[in-house]
Amino acid sequence: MLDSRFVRENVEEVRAALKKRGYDFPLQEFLALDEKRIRLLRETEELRNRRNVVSEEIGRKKREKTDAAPELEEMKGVSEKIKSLEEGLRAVEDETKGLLLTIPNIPHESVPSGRDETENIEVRKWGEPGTFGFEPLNHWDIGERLGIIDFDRASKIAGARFAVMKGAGAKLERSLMNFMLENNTANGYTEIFPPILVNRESMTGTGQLPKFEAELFRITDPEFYLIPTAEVPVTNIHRDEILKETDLPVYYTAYTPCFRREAGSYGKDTRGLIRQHQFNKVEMVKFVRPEDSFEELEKLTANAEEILQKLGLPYRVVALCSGDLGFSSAKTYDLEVWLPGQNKYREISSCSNFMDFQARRANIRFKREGKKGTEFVHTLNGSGLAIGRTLVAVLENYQQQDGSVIIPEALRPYMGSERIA
RNA sequence: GGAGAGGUGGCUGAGCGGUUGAAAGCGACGGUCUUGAAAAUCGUUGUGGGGGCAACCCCACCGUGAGUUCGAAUCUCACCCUCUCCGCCA
Repeated sequence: MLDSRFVRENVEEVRAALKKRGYDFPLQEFLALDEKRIRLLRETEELRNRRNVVSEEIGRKKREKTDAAPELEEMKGVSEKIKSLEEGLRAVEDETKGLLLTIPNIPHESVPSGRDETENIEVRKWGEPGTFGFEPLNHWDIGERLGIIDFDRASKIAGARFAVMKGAGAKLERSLMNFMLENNTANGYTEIFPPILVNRESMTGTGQLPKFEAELFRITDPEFYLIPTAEVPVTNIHRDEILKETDLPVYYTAYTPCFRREAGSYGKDTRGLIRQHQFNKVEMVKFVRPEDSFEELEKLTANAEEILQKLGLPYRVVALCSGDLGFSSAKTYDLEVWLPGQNKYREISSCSNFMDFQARRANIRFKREGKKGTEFVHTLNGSGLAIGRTLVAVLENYQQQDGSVIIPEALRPYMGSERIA
């Protein structure tokens, strides 16, 4: 959420910045609401002040046994008047907040301008796509051939966009999860295992709601949302809290299943593990001081890259352009891993700095040593990494001509074997 | 699911419907004392919003929302959450 005062005082800059995203800021609507809000607020406060003053006067007269009839007469109906003013005020405030909640974050100045993903900028590349003496297979062919991924049974059990992992496939999934968590905790992240059903407030705090309801699984009675990423519960750990400056930075890492409707992606990645309704992911989340957040984004991205490097998977880092930026993000790097089966780089991690956008929504603040008042923290998060897609990358990059798959060095202690055959 | 208890400031914990934004204690910060520290002692110590060049003034907030009242932390109702016991259960 943007700061309404900041928006009010910098309308043109805000509009220009959001235009870079292709977002048309409803300037007139906002300013009209804001003006109305201030007017109602002053009127309400004035009347409340009158009520307080006179009520106190009545109290004193009653104690002194003097006649308070004139004051009581004056106060007749004042409460009603205040009530209706308050109602109007709240309606305007709700409307303003509702509007602000649907406005995306302002892209950071370092974000390249662009319309869509075709205008993202490659920042760096690591590793060389391997050469095969044969036509490399898709991971679903590898997986089915090895009997470690079963899509047919999954569709019987649940439906499309689900998978059953079996034997070495299931173990590989678990090995990746453990490997990633241990790598992240070694980098100073505290391990978290959060709820994966959350309430509306949490979804609003990180920005999924109110705008992206259609992308979420929801259960009713009682109402809960299934998390689309661990970012949601983990960031909301500190919702409505004031942290001490000395607590910062806070680093968390969490493994969770993630659930996404994938509405509107019919026909995209229909085969294989790339796009599932349920997938596993290890996430990293940071709470930092505002002046540190961009340096922290670089470190966060490096932490995610480290995992790919240790697995020996070729990848590239892409800076998302303004038009491709997620709703809540001020700046995002995507990590794209090389997939020989598809002969292209595919997203495997997304590392973002949200600055104070989520912190304002979720009311996560901190207090500086010896300074009055509070400030919003900056929040960041990044996948470290999407486990299913990493498994895909391992299968495709380490496949052998004989159909077997070599286990990367770093995973062998977890797998207890060198090869899936 | 059944029965009961409770939700007040960073924490503990008071609070006859009328200077209670809220006693007291702890903690924290500052001063005095001390070679230094401790102890002692004095003082300060919530958040958000509106106004003012400023000193400062005003409004709101005692789980949430309604209600009663000139006036609610205090009374009424609903809801939420936490805890205890019973039942059920991975």
